[in-house]
Amino acid sequence: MKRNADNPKMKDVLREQIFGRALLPLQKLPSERELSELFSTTRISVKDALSALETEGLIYREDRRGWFVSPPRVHYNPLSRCHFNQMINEQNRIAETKLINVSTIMAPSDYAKVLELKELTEIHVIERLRYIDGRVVLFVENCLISHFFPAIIAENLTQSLTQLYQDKYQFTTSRSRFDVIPAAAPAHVAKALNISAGQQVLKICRVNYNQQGQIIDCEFEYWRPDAVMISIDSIEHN
Amino acid sequence: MKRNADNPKMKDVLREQIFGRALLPLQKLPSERELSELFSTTRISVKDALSALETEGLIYREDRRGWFVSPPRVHYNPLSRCHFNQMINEQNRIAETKLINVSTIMAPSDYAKVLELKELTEIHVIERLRYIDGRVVLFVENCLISHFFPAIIAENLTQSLTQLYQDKYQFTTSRSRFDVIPAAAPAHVAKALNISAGQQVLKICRVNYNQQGQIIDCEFEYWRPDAVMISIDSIEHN
DNA sequence: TGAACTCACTGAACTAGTCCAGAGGATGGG
DNA sequence: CCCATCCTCTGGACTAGTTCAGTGAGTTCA
Repeated sequence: MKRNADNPKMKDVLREQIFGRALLPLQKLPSERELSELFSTTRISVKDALSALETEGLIYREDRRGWFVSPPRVHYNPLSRCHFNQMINEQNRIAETKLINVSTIMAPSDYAKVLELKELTEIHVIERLRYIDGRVVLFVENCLISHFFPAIIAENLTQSLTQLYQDKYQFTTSRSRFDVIPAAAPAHVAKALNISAGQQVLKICRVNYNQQGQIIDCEFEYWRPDAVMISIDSIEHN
Repeated sequence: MKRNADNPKMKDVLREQIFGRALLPLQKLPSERELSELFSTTRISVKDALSALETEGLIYREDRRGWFVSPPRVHYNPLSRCHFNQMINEQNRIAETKLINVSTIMAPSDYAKVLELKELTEIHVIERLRYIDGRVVLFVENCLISHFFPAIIAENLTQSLTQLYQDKYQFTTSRSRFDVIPAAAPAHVAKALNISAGQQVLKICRVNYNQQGQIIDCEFEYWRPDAVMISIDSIEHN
């Protein structure tokens, strides 16, 4: 590895600066062009090095804005139907939620399949964006089977849905099922998360059951892959 | 997106061929050079397109051998301390395990921390490779606290360790704790998995407890990200 | 027969540029 | 004071090549 001599150095230097906190979370790195001059190499090599650090979860990019240092990952347990904001607060981080879109539609076949519905059943689709410490990290799509949730549209959908399920409909989740899949961001998700289409995300598909064992809703989560760590302890589910 | 006109086409064509089963799992794609001629573009663009499909989990690369179509993902539940081979067989796939290395060392500080040990405690480190349908998909490193497992080194370590724990030491796992982290492959893992260093993998760190609630071992798994899907159902843990 | 060697082919890593499109700050007119 | 417009900076996407190093099949030779 002779010709490599420069570039690993660049990766190593940046890595060191990040671990040594010379570069702080959320801080912007110099532009690709500047880096290529600093390390006297081409932009393509710089890009490769930055992508590698991105894969390690040390830095992230925002489309046409630049590269930034990733804050530490949050721990997330998809089994505990917990309140997002509370969970994040417990980790001494600041959470926000923005409602993007709410629509009521006939379940398309892929959703119908997940929810085990006959087609032509009405569902509410709620799209929300979640922020941690001011950074977009999560795009969530909730699909609620309409007849379980009359008049939910009128509610404040920025709060915890779990809370709403309990307070307004007396639903407690008796069972959750979920899949975690390393995937590529679909276009609309990429746009919302401020990443480029096709970039890697961690996709979580969850199906929730009420106390009668009926499926009441499902959820598709798309996480920035450097922002999260799935963390599960079997002792909690007894 | 004018100039993009060719390349998405290339991605789309390949995607279509894969979904349409014109290209079958494990089948080799044409070389990057051939593809760049076929689609009259440069190798860098071809590489970008292939990387994008790789992120989607549709294809994978083997270092200096070529690009191949990914077989379907297997479902994996890290909570059920199940036998790897059995789990894979239940999904109508063929599993193999190869022992790479066994060593007995003083726990280095990072391992000691995970295992909640004082330093200078002896551990066995067992490194194994797992194959599905003949393809390497998983690198596993098991760290056993030595004094719990006298003479385990002499056993056949290609079989299920869970089984061995039960049969030889009467350990049943009372509790498991694990983290799932999208990460970059460390060099030795990359080499074993036949991927290039720094490529993306799904890392799973698990800690196991015996029926007395003592930590007996931990495990570091590195999965090829296109090969697996974490799949958990809360109803199974009651 | 089998081990060592050769060599074409593969992706990996690189150089040196161009052009495009979105983000966002500065500017200036109403 | 507000809003539109411009202009600069960013990463994204590309062209057109070169060199390097591991893979693996085929060949040679003891």
